[in-house]
Amino acid sequence: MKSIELAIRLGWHGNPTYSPCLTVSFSVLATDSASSARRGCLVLPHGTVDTPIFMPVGTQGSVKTLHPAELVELGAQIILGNTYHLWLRPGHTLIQELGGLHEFTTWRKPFLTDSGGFQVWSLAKLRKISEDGVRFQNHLDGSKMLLTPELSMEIQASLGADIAMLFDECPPYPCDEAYAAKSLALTTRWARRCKDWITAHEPRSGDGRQCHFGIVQGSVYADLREQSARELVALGFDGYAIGGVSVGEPESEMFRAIDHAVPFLPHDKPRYAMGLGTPPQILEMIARGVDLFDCVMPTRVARHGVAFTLDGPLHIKNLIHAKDPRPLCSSAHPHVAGFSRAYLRHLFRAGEILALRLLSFHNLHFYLRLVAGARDAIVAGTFSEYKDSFIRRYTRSESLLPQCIP
RNA sequence: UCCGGUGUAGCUCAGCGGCAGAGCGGGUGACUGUUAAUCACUAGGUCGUUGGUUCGAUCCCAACCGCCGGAG
Repeated sequence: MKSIELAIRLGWHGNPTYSPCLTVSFSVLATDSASSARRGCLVLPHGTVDTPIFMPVGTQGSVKTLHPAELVELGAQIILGNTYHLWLRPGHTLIQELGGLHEFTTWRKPFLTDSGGFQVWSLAKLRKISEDGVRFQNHLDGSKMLLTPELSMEIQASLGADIAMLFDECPPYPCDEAYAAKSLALTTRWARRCKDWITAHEPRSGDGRQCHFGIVQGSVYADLREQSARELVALGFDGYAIGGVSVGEPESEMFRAIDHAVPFLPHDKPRYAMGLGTPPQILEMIARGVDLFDCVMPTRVARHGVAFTLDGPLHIKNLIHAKDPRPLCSSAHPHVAGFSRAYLRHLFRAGEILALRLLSFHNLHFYLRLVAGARDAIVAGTFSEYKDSFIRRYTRSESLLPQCIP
């Protein structure tokens, strides 16, 4: 128990400055007896991450509307950046010249960079997939560019992210089994090329090195998910992600995709569900043994006027809040708790930037408290109760006063 | 007072002798490895008033009322 406490303390305080002495590692500190949930500790070059954790999305090197110091205050331990977007603008070599992503952005805790694989899906109208890689029409100026597994690895290495994702193809939904199999085969060949690049360009092992996570694909097909997981594990990576989820499939399919991959992933490596999810989904995924999450939902819906509460999402722009003097929630972060719902609604209707900032701050606070609560519950042996009571209240349609996580 | 212009959705304005329109604003919803302070849906009308012409008038005509400009 002492080592758990020590690790938790380490994790909570993180590691504010770069320390190349940290040895990259992942430890499972506690497991839940009633589910596959685990409480872990991921040590990365720029700090320690307590898992399960939610990673705010900062595509362009910025978590939209928020200052890095605010992210620290919220308890964020690791954030995302995106290879495709940073490659196009301002360019990875420029970022490298200016000291890497951490120096460039002043976010000095861990960074995870997505490989650009997701843009193969999300920018489908602007791209063409081949064996070599993906030809994109640059959405900024229309010029044609080729992103390959090797280039993605190279870009992520020069950005200096703590965790680099492998370059994959994220198949669309729906997707027939033949295409899913063909897509998976390509993703696996790309994974081998990424591994070759890593072996050739990263002679260092151990301290301060960049981590690499493979990405399980296979759409909704159980055998393909299993195959994908086994092939990636055979290649050997620092962690494993489950990709190709939340691309339009029903939620039940999404959970099945996770269930069909997790059993084939090593217990002693971190697992990452890419692009997920809603608050209840996060807890369901933790119960299934997932350690890392990222999602644009808290920040995007915040900018669109939705605040997360224990009683479900609250649309702050709605007329019902026009004269409501109450705060968003009884235990919101002090930066937000002082504002009435009426004022927040006013800010949105007036188009004030503060509105977007306050709700982004609040929603990330909600997500980070949600996973912090899960971590504590796993250690305390009360995770199932924590999950069930949260979901019961969150999804109850006739809710009374929205409250934050106590 | 005279002359001219103009009255259409909450606002700014299209329109046309034959089913009343847009943008914004209002209301509601969506958003899941961010091309997204975005997108979708929806509710609002005695077309200033009263007459006339016409099979039919928001539209053409007249008077009146309001507003804007010019002259005096």
